[in-house]
Amino acid sequence: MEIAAAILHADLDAFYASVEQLLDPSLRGRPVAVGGGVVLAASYEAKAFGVRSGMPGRRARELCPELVFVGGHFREYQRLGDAAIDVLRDFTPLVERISIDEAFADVRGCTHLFGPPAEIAATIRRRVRGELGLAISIGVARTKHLAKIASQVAKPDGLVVVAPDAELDFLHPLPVDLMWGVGPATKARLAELGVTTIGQLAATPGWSLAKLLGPASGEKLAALSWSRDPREIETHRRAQSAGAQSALGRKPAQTHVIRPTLLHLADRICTRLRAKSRPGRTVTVRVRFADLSAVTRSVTLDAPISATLILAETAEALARAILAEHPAERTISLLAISVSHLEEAADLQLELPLGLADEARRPGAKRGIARLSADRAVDAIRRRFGWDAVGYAAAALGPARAVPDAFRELAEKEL
DNA sequence: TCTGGGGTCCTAGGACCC
DNA sequence: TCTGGGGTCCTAGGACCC
Repeated sequence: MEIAAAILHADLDAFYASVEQLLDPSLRGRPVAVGGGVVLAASYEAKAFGVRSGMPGRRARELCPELVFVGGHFREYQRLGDAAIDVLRDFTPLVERISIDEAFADVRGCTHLFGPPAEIAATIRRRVRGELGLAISIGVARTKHLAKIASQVAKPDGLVVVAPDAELDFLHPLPVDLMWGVGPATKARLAELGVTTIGQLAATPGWSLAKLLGPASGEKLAALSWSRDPREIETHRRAQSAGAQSALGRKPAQTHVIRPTLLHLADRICTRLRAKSRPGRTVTVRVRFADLSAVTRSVTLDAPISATLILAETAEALARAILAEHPAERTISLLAISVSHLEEAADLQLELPLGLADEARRPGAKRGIARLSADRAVDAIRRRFGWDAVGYAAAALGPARAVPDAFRELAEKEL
């Protein structure tokens, strides 16, 4: 039996910027960037000038003097992104959401209701355009990898269907960096072997790729280049970690900078962990210095934590250890905390009790119950009166946090 | 030009156990 | 005492994705 091309990859075009052009018709056809100090998203008109997300606003204005900066309607992004994904869900429950503006769908089981996959894709595009006013590109193929590449080829505002008997003809002429997992570094290493297309990659011996990229990565890449992709749609993926970071510009590596910053990051992370009852055992801290080089240090605790002050103290100890090992570095440009090894807490108080003599691995754990209770009180007040009603003085961080919290939340994965 | 913030996965070495 | 092998966990770093 023929295996159908029935995996869809749907991707909203230049999503944030397109929403801004939807909300304000005077922006249509003009180069638009969401953000200010840093570009969070750019319209196609802006991308044509070389404007990219993550770019400093000053640089973007140099490249494109006409560029219009808008602050961003983050609630609208969430609403419209959800609405677009819901259109997919009208056809099948087998939807795997990748981010706010992108999802896979498996329509194998619903063609008897809605017609062939290509027709379903066309209907989805028409509905998203008609009901939401947004362009969404879709790739249709037998595998996730191929569907994803097809949607990239389809952009902007297009539909590309890859028939099962035409997969390699479609795939092999394309540049390697269109493949999932091939970024700038891998692209450069492959270029040293003379490999620039997916077809050339497919023709490269497996041992050669394994030597270049490691056994697992080499094997995966080889399989994908021959369109062997075993991945199924996963409708409910849970997060493996939760983190937060803050770029600081250039700040002295001193307690009055480090402590309030780490406390704020810990507050953001632990609020999420407690809300979903997912405490974590491993704490990783990253310190980036003025030259943008970065060092990480982590510790795995005997029991999972979700109390803000315990995370903050653990993180501070790790940050101090990093700085002690790099005494020449007096200036830092970023601090980050990540919590992994997330567990499913039935509910409360896994912060306790402290084992016999392992205080060193459980900094502050003796005060765990009291702290978790205080946190839960703060959580409750915030639920009623808002985030800023109570908590650990974020004002101490100073005025200019580069990225609004509303924007950060859009990127948070469901715990 | 001196680059934001949320994540995932892989690698390699060492510790430790059987 | 010396030797080999497999498995798991931890840590640090890196590449990649949106």
